[in-house]
Amino acid sequence: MRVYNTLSRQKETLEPVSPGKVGIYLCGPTVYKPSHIGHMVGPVIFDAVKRYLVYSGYQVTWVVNITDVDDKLIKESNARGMKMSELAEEMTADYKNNLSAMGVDTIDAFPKATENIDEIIQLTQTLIDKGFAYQSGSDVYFEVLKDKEYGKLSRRSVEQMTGEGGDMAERKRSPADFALWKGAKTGEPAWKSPWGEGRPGWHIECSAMSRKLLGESFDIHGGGLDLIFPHHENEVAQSECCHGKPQAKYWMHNGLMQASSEVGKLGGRNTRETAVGDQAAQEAGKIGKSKGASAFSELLKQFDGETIRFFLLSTHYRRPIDFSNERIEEVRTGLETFYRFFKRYERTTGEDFYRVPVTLKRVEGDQLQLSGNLGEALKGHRQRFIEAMDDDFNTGGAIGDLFELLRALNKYCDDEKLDNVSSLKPEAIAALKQGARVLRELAGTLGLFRAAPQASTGDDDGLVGKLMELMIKYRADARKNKNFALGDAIRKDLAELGLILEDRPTGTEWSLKR
RNA sequence: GACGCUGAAGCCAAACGGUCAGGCAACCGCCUGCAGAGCGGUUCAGAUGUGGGUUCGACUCCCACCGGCGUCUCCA
Repeated sequence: MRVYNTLSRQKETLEPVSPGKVGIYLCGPTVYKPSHIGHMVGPVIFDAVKRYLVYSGYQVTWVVNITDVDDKLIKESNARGMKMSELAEEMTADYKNNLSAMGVDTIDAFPKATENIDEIIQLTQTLIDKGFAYQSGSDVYFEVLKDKEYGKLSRRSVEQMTGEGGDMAERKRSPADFALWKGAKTGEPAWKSPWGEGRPGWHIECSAMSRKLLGESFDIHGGGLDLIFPHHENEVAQSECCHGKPQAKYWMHNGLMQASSEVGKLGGRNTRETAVGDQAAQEAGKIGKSKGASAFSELLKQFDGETIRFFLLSTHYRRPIDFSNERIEEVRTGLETFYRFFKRYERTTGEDFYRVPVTLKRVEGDQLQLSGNLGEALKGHRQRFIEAMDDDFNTGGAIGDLFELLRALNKYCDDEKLDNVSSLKPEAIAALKQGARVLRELAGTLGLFRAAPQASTGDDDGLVGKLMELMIKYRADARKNKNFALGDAIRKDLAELGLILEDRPTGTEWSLKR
């Protein structure tokens, strides 16, 4: 299995610090505003990473921190006239709700900065004792020049960092130094420390909490590309100066979500046309920079979590993703082909696709007996899927393979005419079931197709369903009498209400247009 | 300026130096009373911005140039 390591800028073979176990630390949100789609990218990717590693036989511990003390939290909670802790609580709940809507439920711990102040103080003190940090007034700064390796992650030299040092420049020995501990001004949330009342700096909590939960050296550290500098650079400096050993073996950074200039993407307009006076193009850029990032909970009203997950995983994690509703809708169209197959599967086998047993371990899947034409095809698809995932978690390539697998299964149903005479073909049904099993095994590693998406039929208590049964019955009578005009009219009128009828050999099915 | 990313069909997009996955869209065919779905095919590649180089062989590696973009102490 190979992983791209930001540290070496290369793919490397995954060799955990302790064999068979993988510790993952992903930088989570600063909880001062509702999360936007950008906050979901990392969790979704690492959810798939964890599932795949577990599938591959590793014992995985995945930690996502919650930064609940910070200048932005202080500012926002003041603006809203509430306590910082209340704001943090509200936004943490929002974040976790969004995660669960996305099916991200493999995170083992959500440590909070404010619950680890002792560890933070201890780590800061050690850095002072070792001469890497100094007190200045009631602040403590990390002295960048003392760390020979500083800049190794972002590949910058200290000399290049010609910043002015921010508001606190005059208290620092060098403008590049950064705060480990900030003395409190009156009215700010504060904790007691050897340097007076204050609060942690931005980066120190990750050093403290990753050590506490995963150890001084762990395997994978993740986050958005935008965190490489300064956050991760500073974090790795603190941790490694403190412990004298590597903090994380592999640094994985995901590409950022970008707001797409939608007009420019539609209808093949030429670039000149879109460049002139196109506001959408002007606003294109990273989501969440400041404006334009609408709350993720709003997006969830338009698309269900699995659709967004599928969208996020359908491209490689290191590549930036253009976000637009059109793009998600396009992806959803493809996703629905899977859902249609699941219904077809139920019609032909009489079994719920979502109850097909999931093969949880790769080694078990390897032992599945697959024979016959379909079996051979399944083997091939399974192998290509695994190859893609083994190569730096290439979920985009893996999903491509899932589509091919899907087509093979549909074709098998067609060729064997399973829609009509499935009961007469037990061997073919058995083969199809194996196919479903492989599909579930593979998709499961991406966290896909674990449960049927919530049908948003509204609050009609099943009344629509009963009505539709009546409509279908009357329409069937009309068609039986060759009154196709009436039959077609019913179908057409229902379609205008967003109700789709599909005639099949086994009868007519209805569904809501999405 | 520094550190990076990127340029492939109408659009999105995967790819250890050797056969350019896959999806969306459109059209055609099979199937169907018709439609939808599914399947097959086409649009769909003078090989991937331009020009060089390395190589038996380059989307892939190197150089230059032309576009697009990100980060540089608020960021996932």
